[in-house]
Amino acid sequence: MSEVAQLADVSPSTVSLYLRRPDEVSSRRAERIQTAIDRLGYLPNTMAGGLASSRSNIIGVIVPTITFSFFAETLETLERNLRAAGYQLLIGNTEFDPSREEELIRSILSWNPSGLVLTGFSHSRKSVSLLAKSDIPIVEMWDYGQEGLDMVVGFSHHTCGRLVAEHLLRNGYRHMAFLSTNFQRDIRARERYHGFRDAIADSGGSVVVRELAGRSNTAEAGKLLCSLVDEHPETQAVFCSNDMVALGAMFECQRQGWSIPGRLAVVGFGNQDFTDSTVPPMTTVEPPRQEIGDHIARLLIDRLKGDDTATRIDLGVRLIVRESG
Amino acid sequence: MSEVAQLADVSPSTVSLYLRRPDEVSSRRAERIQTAIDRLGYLPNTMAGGLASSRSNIIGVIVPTITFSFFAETLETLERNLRAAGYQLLIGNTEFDPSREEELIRSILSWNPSGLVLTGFSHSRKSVSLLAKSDIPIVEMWDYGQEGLDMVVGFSHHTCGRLVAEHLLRNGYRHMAFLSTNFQRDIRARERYHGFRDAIADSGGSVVVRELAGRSNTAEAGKLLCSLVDEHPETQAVFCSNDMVALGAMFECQRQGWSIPGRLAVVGFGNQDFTDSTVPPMTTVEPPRQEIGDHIARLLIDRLKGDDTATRIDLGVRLIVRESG
DNA sequence: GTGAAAGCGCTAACAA
DNA sequence: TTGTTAGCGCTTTCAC
Repeated sequence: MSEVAQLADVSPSTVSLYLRRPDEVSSRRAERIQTAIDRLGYLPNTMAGGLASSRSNIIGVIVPTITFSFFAETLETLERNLRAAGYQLLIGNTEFDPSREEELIRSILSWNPSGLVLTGFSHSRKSVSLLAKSDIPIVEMWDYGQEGLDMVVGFSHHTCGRLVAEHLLRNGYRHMAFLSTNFQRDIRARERYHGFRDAIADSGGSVVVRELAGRSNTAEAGKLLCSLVDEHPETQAVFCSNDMVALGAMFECQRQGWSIPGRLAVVGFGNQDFTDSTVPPMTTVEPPRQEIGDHIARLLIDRLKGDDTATRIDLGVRLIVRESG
Repeated sequence: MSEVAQLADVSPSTVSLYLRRPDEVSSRRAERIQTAIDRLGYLPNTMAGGLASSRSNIIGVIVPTITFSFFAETLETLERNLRAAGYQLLIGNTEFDPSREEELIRSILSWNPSGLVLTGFSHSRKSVSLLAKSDIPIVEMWDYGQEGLDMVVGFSHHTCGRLVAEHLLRNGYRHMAFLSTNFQRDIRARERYHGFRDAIADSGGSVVVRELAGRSNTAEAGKLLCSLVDEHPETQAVFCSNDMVALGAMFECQRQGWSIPGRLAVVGFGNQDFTDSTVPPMTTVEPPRQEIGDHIARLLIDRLKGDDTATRIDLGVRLIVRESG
């Protein structure tokens, strides 16, 4: 920067001012400075700036995984909105490991971020105290229904499970199953199951639950479905923890010659792109993937401007009724 | 840090040394320092450290999109490996917009990163000169066959296209189609098409190409396939730019009652999880999604340790022959 | 093995 | 509007 200043024959602080608030510099010098910047190919040093101002344009985001298209879409939307306001995303993924979250929080906090976005409400005690003393805006996303540390943007997975159950019950199904990937570690999949189970219990139906060993492995979903139907031939409908699992279930039905939804109704979660072209089209639940990103960006930007905005937003889900269930 | 020093009754520089090379501090003081750190809940300030040492533990990565599971998997693998070596990923996505890449390079470079990973070989002139003068290790990934700025880890998309064509030709198919999402903007999809087309031309077959308007929209792939077969009823095989498009094509065949591969062979790209359970199982190409991440991490770590390592790695692809083509 | 001192490249008062 | 000055919180010599 001092080189730029020298070449433009102004002081370094004028250059700094020009970079941050160009209209407060006289147009004559502004022009000279810009020329010098171009000539030297000057790139500002963000760390020096951040240190001096003890602020950074970083927003940390912690998600379980970026390979689930849900989260990837939220991240892309969030990034697009936040970038427009001059912020950078620092993304961490826990791979569903709670101890990783603490480590990530620590590492992100050491960057002096302007804000932090977490997935869900479940954090270690240490994480919470770390966050408490940092006093930056925190958003917990992709869930709703608990108190929250600061702001919350998401939806109730319990309600989502109930919604699906009620839909199936209304259509006369009584014996159901929940087919899940990551059931032990994914607290939100478990919540959906709980809502599903509770609604079914209320009306005297039955539910069994099965967990896939790996990630959302479509082939394994098929095998699991087979053994499930073998043990519980009364099963009439399956609610899957995501659309990929549901796709695996549908393919298995096709291979077994089980009609959908005649022999077995299949419901997914995610409303991924492909769900409208399966045969038959898949009934699924649409979570507000992008809306979550949009709302978080808005909340964060407002808060960082000083506004004290609403802190809890329930975006709900939409049940997309097609033909599979 | 000075607070920690005071509480531990040592100098700040000893604390700094302890944090960076703990074994060079006497165990008595080390213990006192650690106690003080815990008591105060001290978190180092990464920006101050980075400024003082004029290094950072950041590795920038620029991908077209993180919502394609290919790239997401490479990112996760890369992150896992690099984290173990003490590096942080700063991820940017261009959304296939070349001008965004330049902007991202600028913004990442201003963080003084230790290295930078780009997708493909196509960069603006400005980007190249920006990178040239930064003298950090650069990796271009997910492609192979051109000179490259520094290191290259990927595979040849042209060869990939040839591979699929040769497989289909060997099985007696003559009239083919290429069904692509993002054909205009995704230079690598286009390269696969070129390889495909060249091999077919060599043996006197025919190819038509069709582009989906949106992202990899499965439903649209179905419609496009229909109009394609309508215009070119001689078409016997379709190579799709990714597995999702291929899935859409397969569903459309099912709806139309076209047998796969009898009436139409379908080949995907990606070997995504679901491809082994489609009906019939999908023939596809497996790109080295995770291997790319592994190799880049190793190259980068070696280079940053001072080793001057091999600079171009062709990981190739595997043709996964199943029943759809 | 430890500490004092200098400075990384900026920003933010403040004075001019 | 512009320049001067004093740090931001660390790391890195270099003496001790």
